[in-house]
Amino acid sequence: MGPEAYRLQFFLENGFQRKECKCCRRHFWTLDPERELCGDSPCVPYSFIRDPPTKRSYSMKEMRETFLSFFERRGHTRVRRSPVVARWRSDIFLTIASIAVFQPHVTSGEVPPPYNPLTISQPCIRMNDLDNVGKTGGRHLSIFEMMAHHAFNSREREVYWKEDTVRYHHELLTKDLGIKGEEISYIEHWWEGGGDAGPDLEGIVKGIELDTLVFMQYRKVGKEYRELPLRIVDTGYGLERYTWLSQGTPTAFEAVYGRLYADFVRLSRIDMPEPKVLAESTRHAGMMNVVDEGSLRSARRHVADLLGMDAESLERQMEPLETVMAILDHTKALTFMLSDGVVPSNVQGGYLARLIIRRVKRMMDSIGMEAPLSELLSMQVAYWRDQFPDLAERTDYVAKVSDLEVSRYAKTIEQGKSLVLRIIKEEGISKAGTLPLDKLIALYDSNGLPPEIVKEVSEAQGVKVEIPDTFDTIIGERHSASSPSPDTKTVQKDILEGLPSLPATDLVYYSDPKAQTLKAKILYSDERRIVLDRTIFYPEGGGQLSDSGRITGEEKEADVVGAQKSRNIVVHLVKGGAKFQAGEEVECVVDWQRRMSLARHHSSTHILLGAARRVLGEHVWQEGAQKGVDRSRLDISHFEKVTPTQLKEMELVANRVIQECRPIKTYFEDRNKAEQRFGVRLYQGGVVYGPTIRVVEIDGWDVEACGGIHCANTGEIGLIKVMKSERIQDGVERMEFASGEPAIKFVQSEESVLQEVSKTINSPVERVEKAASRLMEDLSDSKKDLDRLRRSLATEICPMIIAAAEPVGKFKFVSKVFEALSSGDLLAVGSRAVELAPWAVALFASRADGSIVVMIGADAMKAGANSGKIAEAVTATLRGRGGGKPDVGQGRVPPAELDRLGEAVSKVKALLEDIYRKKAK
RNA sequence: GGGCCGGUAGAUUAGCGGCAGAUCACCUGCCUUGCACGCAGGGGGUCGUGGGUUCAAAUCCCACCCGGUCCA
Repeated sequence: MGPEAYRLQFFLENGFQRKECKCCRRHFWTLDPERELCGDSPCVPYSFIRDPPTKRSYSMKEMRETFLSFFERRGHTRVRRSPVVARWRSDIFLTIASIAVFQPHVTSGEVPPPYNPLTISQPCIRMNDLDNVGKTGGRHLSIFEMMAHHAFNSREREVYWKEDTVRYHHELLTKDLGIKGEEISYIEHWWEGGGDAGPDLEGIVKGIELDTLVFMQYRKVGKEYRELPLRIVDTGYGLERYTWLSQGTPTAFEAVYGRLYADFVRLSRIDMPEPKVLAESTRHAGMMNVVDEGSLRSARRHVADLLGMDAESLERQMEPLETVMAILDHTKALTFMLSDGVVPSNVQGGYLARLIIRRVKRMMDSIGMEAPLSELLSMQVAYWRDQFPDLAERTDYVAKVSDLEVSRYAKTIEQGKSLVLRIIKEEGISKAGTLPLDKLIALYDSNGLPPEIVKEVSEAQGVKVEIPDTFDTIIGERHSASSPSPDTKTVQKDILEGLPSLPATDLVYYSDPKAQTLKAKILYSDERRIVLDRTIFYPEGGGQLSDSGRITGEEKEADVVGAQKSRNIVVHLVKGGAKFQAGEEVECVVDWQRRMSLARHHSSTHILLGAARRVLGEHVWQEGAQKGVDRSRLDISHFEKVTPTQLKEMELVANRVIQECRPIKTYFEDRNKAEQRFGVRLYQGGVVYGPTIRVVEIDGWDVEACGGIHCANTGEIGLIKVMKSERIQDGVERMEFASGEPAIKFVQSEESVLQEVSKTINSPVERVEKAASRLMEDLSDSKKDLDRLRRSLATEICPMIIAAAEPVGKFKFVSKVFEALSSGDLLAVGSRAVELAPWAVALFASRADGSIVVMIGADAMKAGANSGKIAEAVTATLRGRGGGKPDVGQGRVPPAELDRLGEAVSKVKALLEDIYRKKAK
């Protein structure tokens, strides 16, 4: 893209000049004719420390309010923040930017934005720079607030674009914040992210990049840029950086965390670095652009030189404080994540929470910070609660879950440590030996044991461990190499493709939910799709399957197998139907039994979710749901395995709600009003767009924003039966249930299973449980009896058998065919026999099943006899198969062949004699 | 979503085609007036579940269930 993309009237009219930075060669716009450098670090150092350019100092709260009200005064509607956990996205787990709140549905144009233009201050979490947090004085944070104003421009409506965006920005900084225009640089930049792209300007003041003004305009397809249907003003103003700038504190942490910073330092009991050391270090920390081992080391060396000290003692002074800052940051991120209802888990978003918890715990250990993690989190809540009141609502949950996670981590580490000891013993690694790298990797990858801990444990045993610098890379490669991650994301074709422009469908299933038939007019029809002017067919959505039924015209008719909605138009998918004429009057009939069953299941889902919240706690969120005709499932978040007792309780409570016949109200409501009354709890099924939302309210029990079809009264459901529950992930429980008739059918089938069992074990249903456990006990007793009998049998008959032994060289050869023993019996007899006679070579067979067992005594084995070989020979002779080890051989032959055992016996004797002959040589 | 590891006595686990073992805990007895004491004996196992391969499966293969863990 050429420079014209950035040549704004605003710049030209206000005396800005376009320059090229002498240091980084980037182009930028400035009011200062003398300026030669872009003004960003590292081209220039931070110059706002102790010298803030704003007219006064702002707290986080004041800065946020200044920003939001500035844009409100300019026609933007203030939108409340979304959770930091992006439940509505399938491609990311965390809200990484303000625009993420509106992706993908709004940005793709599929759904209109709630307000246009709008302004928001959105807490965001990014995990990609975790290692840098604390080391760059606050430029890197895992959690930060992105203040933004967004405008969505379409062909139909132009809101505003580059000119107004930059003008607003400049006005905010100069008029409201009092920054001199000459201090502000606008660097030209090209932005690309998530497949979208466009030009952007970076706002820079006194060495720090404060914000990015992106003009999202293209979609990158291969190497080509295509125009997006919407041109989006996507701005991002860093609240923490603005606040820091206005306070001019040494690091952002003082500005952002205020007294909490001091509290954390006190709790950690670390020694603060000398003031001079601290000042120099933070000044240079800001200059570091990318932090890796090398640049950190060289920055440290540089500062150490300036102070006339060595790098190591500088490191010793600075590192504890940097760790405290990282802990401050990470615990804030955790507080937000957990309050938003994340359940720490081994997959997906929950894993990120677990990752941070373990990281924080390790950092706390490294500086000897002994306070429980949950205490740090409640300090964070106390500090932020006046700005984020919802944080305070979940304090119990946050404390409980973080304690639980910490103890889980401790357990993992404990188990890992003993595993290390076992490996050292097993591998026979002697003192001064080295633990192999593959073991180190396996311990981390499979057992979650950090290499530092392996090292600690091993070296206590005198075994060396070398941790390669590239350890993380090795782990990364192991994972990327093993799976090229097949892109299973099926690009769903738009159901409207190839259709002419049509008016929005009148949704009669909402206005008259009891309508089973409807007269409507055909607007469009082809072999598989029909669009009507109005419809009673509910389209698939919100986890509810679509209706089916039939559309009948004067002469033709078509089976409706499904319906889908896109951009306010319902498309009916039909089968076996001819094309209708546009304008033709048709009659619609909905399969009412199916519809009612779907409605029952959908309402049941809401009831069950309400029950889960009451039984398990307020942290329970819907993680997913699928409503079917015969059965449905509901996934809920919970930090422990749901017990059968809890499940029964939920079922009971849910059915009580049914018996109470509570009314289920559905209505459209202004989004803000609804949120005020019911809170974000509304969005269990994901984010719903638009200024008006449809509310489904089960009187006094559950309220959700939901587009589905529901019963009018809980009594219509009849019965909810939970059929099964499983933990589909750590932290997510899936409940499968049925409502109405399918529920009865399920109970009936369970009942008949029970009846069958009762018949089989010959015990009345009431006593089946006792009878079954009695049966198991009897079985166990019988086994013991059998074993005793075997041993006694063996003891009784063995002396006789031995007595009948036939000497072959030094060996005492015995063979015997039993009538009705099992191979297990033969083994018992055999083992007793060889105990008695160390020179015995015993060959036993059973006529019952043709089992052959060969066993030999200890001396016989020393002499070179081999049971396995003998068993092979015997079974081969008798047309069976077998083999074994030197001490025991087994096999099986057709029982009739045992009549020829004599042949086998002579072969065995020959074998034994052979051994002697060889030995003699 | 993908990868890896594991499931054997109450606990920790060995065995990895051929008689299911060890340690701790438990019970009984002896020794010893009790602070991980010693000795002798004993009880305790659907080897996660279900299929398959095999003369033979705790062991190999497949599916499922349960737990742990890493990556996105």
